[in-house]
Amino acid sequence: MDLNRLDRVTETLWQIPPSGAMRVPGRLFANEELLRDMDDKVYEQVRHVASLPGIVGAALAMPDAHSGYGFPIGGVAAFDPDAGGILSAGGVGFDISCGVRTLHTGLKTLQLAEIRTALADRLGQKIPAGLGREGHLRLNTREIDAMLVGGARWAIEQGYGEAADLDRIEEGGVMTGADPDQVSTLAKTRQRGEMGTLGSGNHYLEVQRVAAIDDPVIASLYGLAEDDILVSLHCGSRGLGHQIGTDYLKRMLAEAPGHGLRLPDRELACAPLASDLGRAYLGALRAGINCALANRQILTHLTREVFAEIEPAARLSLLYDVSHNTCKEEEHAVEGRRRRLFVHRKGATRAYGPGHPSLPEALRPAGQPVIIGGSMGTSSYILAGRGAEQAFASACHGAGRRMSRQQAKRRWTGRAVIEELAGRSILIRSPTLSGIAEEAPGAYKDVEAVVTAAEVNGLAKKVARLEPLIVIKG
DNA sequence: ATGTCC
Repeated sequence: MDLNRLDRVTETLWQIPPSGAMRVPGRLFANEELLRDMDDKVYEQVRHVASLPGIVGAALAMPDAHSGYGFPIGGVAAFDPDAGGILSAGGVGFDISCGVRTLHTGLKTLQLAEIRTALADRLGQKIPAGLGREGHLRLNTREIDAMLVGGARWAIEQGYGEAADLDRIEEGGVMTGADPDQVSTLAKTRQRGEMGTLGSGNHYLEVQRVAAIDDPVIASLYGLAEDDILVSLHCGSRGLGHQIGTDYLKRMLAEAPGHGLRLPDRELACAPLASDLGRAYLGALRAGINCALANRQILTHLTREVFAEIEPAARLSLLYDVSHNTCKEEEHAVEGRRRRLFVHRKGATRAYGPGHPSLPEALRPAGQPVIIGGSMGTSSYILAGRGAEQAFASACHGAGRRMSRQQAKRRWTGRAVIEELAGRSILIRSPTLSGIAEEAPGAYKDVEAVVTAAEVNGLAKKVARLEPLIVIKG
């Protein structure tokens, strides 16, 4: 990105002053090196988002931002329903409510040594992964609708997990306001066999060790200590979320002229919050959120079964489950006034600060766990949210791509990546090799630089750094 | 991200 077009506010905060159709400024949270390396398209996309009706404050890009469909991935934008604000399918992303759940195992690094290969093999067998891969259960129409309303609570009622899990899931495991009637039959049909599956792309299940503690006080509140073994699951709403995105993008594009919307880019198709289409998408989006929550819950159950088989001493309990592809109705202070806003976070994580009433009691003094998945073979981070209003209580979500999937495939082979990781004692289990090349660590930004930029800007605080030991990939 | 184009 050409830095000459930006105003430098601080070392790690840059501004795009409003011009043309922009209603608010654009703000990028990143250091100079991350910004120089960032796709020029991010600049254009932030400007486009800043021109949408009802946007409040600024259009934001997190330090891991890269170009996406319409909105950048790593983008945050808040809209006021009472000021003509909109909902955008491209502002949420196709993988509705994609997110990460991290579990404690109760095990330490030394206990893992002799079971590591068996654990990798068994997880690889039991966790369905890969494009179009179906899972262990098949739902009928009525069960799909119950799942879309009940989220993780539905999954627990079906026997996948424990009631205590709900406390550690965003929204208590159930997103209210879901409307299965606004989800197409095709979307539901695609999902019938895909519950409890990982999917492909950057989705994964990792067994990790806590390699370093950055904040001992918060780590202790989170129940984290050095050499603890954790499991992290990164996945979303599979075919259902993708189909909802496709369906509503088409409708939003068709109906935009009727709503008087002039779009700077057709990929920014959207609908006013105060419209039938806006309300329909909101109901479908919330159903998609429940699908992702139920999916991660079922995968948690499968993971528990594998650990129980191989190491009966293990006890898998949730640290937290948080999405990074979503739009949520939240209250935020804007220039000293509380306003009800719809915050789009696409490749960005909610990062509520200490004391936020929606956090479980045990975590409330520390702030919300913000789970940052690194690329395959590099570190992940647990951060603590700071509730920074300049970012509508948001932070980054991962390392963020620095290279397209096509570029990555030209540069690496899956086999070479697996061998390189094996050299560092990281075990990979995946049904495909081509997917591995696309996810080569070199195709991603430096996750350490990303989380540092988030921390310096006061969005979230580093708590623990995690290193992968076993990776199950789609 | 995605039965990578109904």
